[in-house]
Parts: sequence; structure tokens; C-alpha cells
Amino acid sequence: MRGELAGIAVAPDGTVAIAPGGAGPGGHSPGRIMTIAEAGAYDEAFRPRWATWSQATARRLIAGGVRVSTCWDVAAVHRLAHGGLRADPGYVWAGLRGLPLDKVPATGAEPDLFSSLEETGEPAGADGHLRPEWTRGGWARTPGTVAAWAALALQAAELQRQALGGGKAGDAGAATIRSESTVELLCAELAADGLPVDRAAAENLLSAIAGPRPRDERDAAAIRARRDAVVLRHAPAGASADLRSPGQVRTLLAAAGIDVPDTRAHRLEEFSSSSPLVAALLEWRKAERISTTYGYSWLDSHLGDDGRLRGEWTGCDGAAGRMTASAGLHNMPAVLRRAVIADEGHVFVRADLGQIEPRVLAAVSGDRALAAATRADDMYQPVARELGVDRPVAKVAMIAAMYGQTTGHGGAAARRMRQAYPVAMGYLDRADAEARAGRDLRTYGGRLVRMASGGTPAQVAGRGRYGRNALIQGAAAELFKMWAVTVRSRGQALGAEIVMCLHDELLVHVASEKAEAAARLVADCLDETARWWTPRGNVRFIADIAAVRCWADAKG
DNA sequence: CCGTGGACGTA
DNA sequence: CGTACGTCCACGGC
Repeated sequence: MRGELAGIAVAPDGTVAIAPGGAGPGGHSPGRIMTIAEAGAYDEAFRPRWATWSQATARRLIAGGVRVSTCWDVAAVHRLAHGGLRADPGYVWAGLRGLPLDKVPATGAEPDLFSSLEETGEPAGADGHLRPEWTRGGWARTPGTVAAWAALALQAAELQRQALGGGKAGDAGAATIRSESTVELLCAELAADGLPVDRAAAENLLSAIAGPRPRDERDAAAIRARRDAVVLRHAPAGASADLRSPGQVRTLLAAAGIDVPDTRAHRLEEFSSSSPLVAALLEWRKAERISTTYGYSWLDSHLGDDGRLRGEWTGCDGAAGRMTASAGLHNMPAVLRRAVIADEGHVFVRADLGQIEPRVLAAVSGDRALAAATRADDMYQPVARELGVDRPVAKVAMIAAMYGQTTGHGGAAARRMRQAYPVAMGYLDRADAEARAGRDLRTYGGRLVRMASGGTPAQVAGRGRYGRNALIQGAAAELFKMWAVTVRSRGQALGAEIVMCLHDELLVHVASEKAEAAARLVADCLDETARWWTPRGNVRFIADIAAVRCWADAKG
């Protein structure tokens, strides 16, 4: 039973249906209706791998107080195997049954009073496609339809397993199917639990940066005007501008004798020492960013009374497969980390992967010389020795190779890199060439990266860079997620809760007295993950791990 | 009202 | 030294 696939569906009203698979207790029975609490007890007793249609199942279970251990998320597996974002049940089902994808019934179609639901009780219509009444939500109408939906999730998962040949123990691809699925459970938990943020500390930071909380709309306008005036008093006589309008700012700068094609910060930086106007404008932008995107209204809409900042999480984006988060959780200005404070009697174990991308390159390309360099804590040092250049030069050469530089030709360091690490460079070259040709790519963990074809020379070159980047960034995301779900699972015994995933960084909230054990566990989980990734065991992955009360206290 | 692009924060 | 994402804003077409 343990680890066996079993279907599950949860209706919005909390009705749960499970469809046991395999030959265990209730195996091949027609499915059972139960409450969320009973489903939790079933999970504890049998620990199946729950086949779900999407993260929505976990969200409903969590709302009902139940967290399951593992799953096979049909949508996540579909995105992994086929690329792209679309993974609704009707679309995934059509793909699994070999039905024409352009004939998937639209869920937005006119409701026909659930007629077919009543007539047949069958989710699939005569053409084999799932009926829109079902995919639109009609599956949740009666215990019988919920049960059919759970059985269908199981069937979809089994079809995916047959098609992919994975899901049992074995290669990195099978492990990735499991971790990409289970990360959907983690996402549902991250959304439910939120990030600990101290409201008083956050409001203090905001008032220092953006001014006091406006009493009303007029007060807010006055504060904005005062902030604008600090910049505009440096403007040439008679000239003015709406600082929020890039076009007007450009005209204003031109009047001050500064001609720029756009007004982005990196372009204006060179003028900031000579022009008080530019210096004031750049300062204004920082304060404006905080007060608009991360101001009081941001706190009010996302920070709960329980001191948790909540957003939605997705397990993979549309490109290389990194996690995404809303509510600004992934792009919160670093200064605001000062307000991310662990609960009383708790700490954060903060861990970030070191030099993850070159290490991933060594692993996925199978380059033994580059793998040897990963034995160093700072792998750019052996690389620099090998190339006969200084460390900064070696680092730039490596990064340019991984991402495809647009300026210059790389010089001697780049040529030596080809001699020193031909396998790794060949891997990147192939990715670049395939992407330019418009052929789809696959990451080490098996994620399909869809490529367009044709286009202008500039688009073709951009596609080459995109392709080589996607294989590195994507594989790094897969490693990270495998690490994260391992920490999630092992950390349960310590009461350790992941509260933030930031591409190469984990924040784990845990009782103070468990801090050391949690830090050790996070390190052990990385070693375990690395073994899936480097069957030869010759690539070393490292993490900087520290226990802190406040996110800003970690060095980063 | 809605889509687009500039700008900028994070990795 | 490239890629990706989420968010807010002004702008211009409807």
C-alpha cells in the first residue's frame, strides 16, 4: 500500500472520494466517500501516493486540517513531460488518450443544465473527451461524481506512468516526477502557512522609507507631492514632469542636458554623481517602489492578523520550471527582510545553495574535470588555476558560457575553457544549437522546454541563450525542489516548517531548541538529493546554513 | 475598460 | 552577465 497510487478528489464542500489502487485493503474497490479527517487517517495508515488533478486538492485538504505526505500531481507531471503551462484535466486527458487537442471542449461553453451528468454519470463523452459540465466543476455535485473524478485522477496518473516509464525507484527522471508532484503539496502549505512577518517592525521600516501611514486619500496625495518636490526642485527653471511617467522624465532630463534612450537606473547611474537631479530621482524611485508595491496597502492585503504574509505559490513557471509566488514574496526588497522575524521561541534555519549553476552544469553534462572542481568550497578557484587566469576572470568566463554573452567574444579565458571542460561546453553548445534550430529541449530531470522556430537573426540568437539558460536554470530548479520536498518530509519530525522558497534559498521555521537538529537535517537532505543527481557521486553541492531570528541577520 | 511596455525588485 | 518572474504605473486604443 505504501507508495502505491490511489486517486483522491475533494469537493468544495469537503466531500472526499478516494479510489484505492493496487491490491491492498479496498484495492480495486469502487472507491469510498469520506470526510477530510477520515482521509487524513487513511493517509497515516496506508501512506499511498495520492493521484490528484492539481494543487487544488491539497488546498482543500489543508483547509480541512489534513496534510498528506506524497502525491502524483497530474498537472505537474503533464507540465514536466510536455512543457508549457496548460494542464487542465480536459487537456491532459485528451493528450493521454491521443485525442485531438484542438477539440477539447471549452469549459466556458454554455452550461446545459448538467444534462449529461444526470443522464450517464460518465465523465467522458462519446468523442472520448471529458465533458465540459464535469471539467467546469460539475464533478463535485454528488458523492458519485466526486468518486468518479477521483477514479479518473488515478487513471490519468497511471496512464502518465505508463507513458513515462517512471514513478518507481530508479533514475533521476522518476525522482523528478515525484518531487515535482510533491512540491505542489509544499506550495499549498506555503500558501496556507505564510511567511512570519512582524507587523510593527514592518510598519516602522515603511514609515522610515515611505513616510507615515496616510490617514486618507488627500493625505496620501500630499505625501506623494512632498516626495516629488524633493526631486523637482533640482529641475531646470520652468521644467517639470510627472515622475511616474518615463516619457516625461526623459524629456525633463533632456532639458537638464542629459540625453538618454530610456531612464532605467543602470543607464542613469553614471550621471548620479554629477547631477543632483538624477541622484534625487534614483532615490525617489526606491522610495516610490516601496510605497506603491510594498507599502501599507501591501501589508494590509497580504499580512494576516496572525503575522503571516500569504501569497499563492506555483510549483513551476512556464519556462524552465522554477517556483513562482505572488504577493511580492519573491521580489520583496531586501531591506524589508528586517521585518521577517521568527515567532517567539522559534528561529529560521536559512540555507542557500552555493554556486548552484556551475555545479549543476558539472552534474548534468557529466564533465569529470568540472566535477573535480566542485570538490572545492569555492569552485572558481580551481577553475581559475586550470585556465591560468584570475578568479574574477574565470567566473565571468564560466557565466558567459552558461548564459551566452552578447558582447565581445570572451577572449583567451573562453578558449581555454573549451580545452579544459570540453564535455560541459559541448553540452551548452548543443543546447544552443538545438534551440536556435527551433527544436525542443529537455532538462536533466526530464522537463520539456518548448522552443519556437524561425524568426529574425536576433530572435534566433536570443533563443540560443534562452535554451542554454533553460537547461541550467531548469536543472537547478529541479535539484532545489527535490531538496525542498526532502526537507519538508524529514522536517516533520522536528516540527520544522518551510516558510520560503527563493530559487536557491530555503527558510525553515522551527522551535529554537530544534535549530541545530534542523540545520543538520537540511544539510543531510542536500547530500541525499545530490546522490540522486550524481550517480557517480563526483559532484559536490554545498549550502550555507545558519540559524537566525531575523531573515536579515543571515549574511546571504 | 483593457492590453502594452517601462521600470525595478528578487534569484 | 544572461534568463525568468510579479507588480505597479502611464499611455493609447477601444
